[in-house]
Amino acid sequence: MSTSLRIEVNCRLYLRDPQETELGRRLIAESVRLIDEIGLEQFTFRKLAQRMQSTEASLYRYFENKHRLLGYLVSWYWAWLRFQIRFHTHNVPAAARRLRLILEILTRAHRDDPTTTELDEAALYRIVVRESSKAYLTHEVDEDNQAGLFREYKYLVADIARVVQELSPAYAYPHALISTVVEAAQKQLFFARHLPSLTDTSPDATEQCIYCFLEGLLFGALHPPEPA
Amino acid sequence: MSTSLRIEVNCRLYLRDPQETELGRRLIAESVRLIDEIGLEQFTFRKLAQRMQSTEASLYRYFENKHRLLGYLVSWYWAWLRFQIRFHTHNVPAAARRLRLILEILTRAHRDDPTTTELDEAALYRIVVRESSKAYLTHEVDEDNQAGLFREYKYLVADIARVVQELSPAYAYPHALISTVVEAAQKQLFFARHLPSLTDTSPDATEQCIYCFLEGLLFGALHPPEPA
DNA sequence: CTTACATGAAAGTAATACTATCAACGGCAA
DNA sequence: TTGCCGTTGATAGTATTACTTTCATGTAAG
Repeated sequence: MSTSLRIEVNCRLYLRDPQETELGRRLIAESVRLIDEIGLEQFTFRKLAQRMQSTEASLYRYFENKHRLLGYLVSWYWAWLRFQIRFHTHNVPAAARRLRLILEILTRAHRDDPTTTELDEAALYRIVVRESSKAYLTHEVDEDNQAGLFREYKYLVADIARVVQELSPAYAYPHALISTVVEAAQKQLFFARHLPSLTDTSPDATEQCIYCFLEGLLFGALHPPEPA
Repeated sequence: MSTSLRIEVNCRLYLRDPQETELGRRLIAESVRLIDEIGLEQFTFRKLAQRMQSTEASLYRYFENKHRLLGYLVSWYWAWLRFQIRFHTHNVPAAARRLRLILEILTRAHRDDPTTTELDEAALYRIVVRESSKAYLTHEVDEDNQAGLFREYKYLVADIARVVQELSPAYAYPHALISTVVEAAQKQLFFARHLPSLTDTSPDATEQCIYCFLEGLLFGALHPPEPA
């Protein structure tokens, strides 16, 4: 039935793999919609259970708490994005061209994609934009990091940073540059929607504006003005 | 007694101005320390009251909830930073030089400063780094924005963007560039401390590395390579 | 057939996020 | 001095959150 590719995330994010059961898959699909609707702070397993016609206890068998569920969702997204990037750039020889393709994917990653179904991609992307940084901006970062909960994000940054290194081997900050660009892609979209004075996008071409802004940022950093 | 400058923030952030009473000032000072220690999620007014030898009810007379308190603290920080920037750049004619000074302030803003006392600046800066984006990454952004709760941040970005515009009037994304740089200054510091594979800083010169990275980013964007 | 296991149902606990009431104190005004 | 106001403290109370526990039931696999 489901021919969609299987995205794997760190198993320490869940107690039981939600991909393996019908209830688990519904949990994921419905939680994406509910978190998108009411926000992470208002989201509870009780509300999710009610909406799914299931029970709190059942859901707690999949995830320790909602924070881990968030970690799962965003990790899943990073892994999916990484797959998208590999897929769309695997036979592009020029690093500069590959980098531009990646930037395009980063800035319009919320469009629905036929390979993965059952999931509201647009809602998931809104969750990534609004909530993903809360996965690591906690007092427990170091333990969570030790447990490998952020590795999908690290892999993504490392993959893209490698393209930067190929293009500009002398550039000293490839990881910082890419983590900045990835975060900015989300933040600028959020600002465009909610705090427009923090950005400079035209309302009817937000994504293109963000793309152009980030392209200038990225390639500007890699080809600096001659030190006079 | 207190000769320190008075930082004003949007009065809708609080129910009663905490600067005006002894209890209010203790509230601020102690909450900075406690949030820094245990993180925003674990922080409650009950714990703060216990630590201050006061009561929950008294503290709720100053702030509606801990989210507003966070908003107050980070707004205070942005206002303070803006003052620092004005103070240190007010008689520097060259926009490029002013921009570099601002970048320096942004990347070492957590050093203690003699003009403001009573407050643990280093702890406040750690709070800004870890928690500030949670002030606006909520489901209620739009209402909070309507109420003007983010105006200090907007003012700061607008101020710096004006310098960018002076330096490069043709550049199309001054606000996006500055909001990106301001956020990156914090994020890269957080990454350096907790998720070092997302950055490229040497452990003994983190701030300098971040400064150099951001300088390249900022001026690279403003002086793009000639379109061949 | 029975066993293992996933789920549902129900209840319970500790903590959180508040709100309400009232008494005590201190300052100031008549 | 008396009387009032406003701030704080003390106590209690409520609804919700974030879980955990126990047990019954249905179902799928051996």
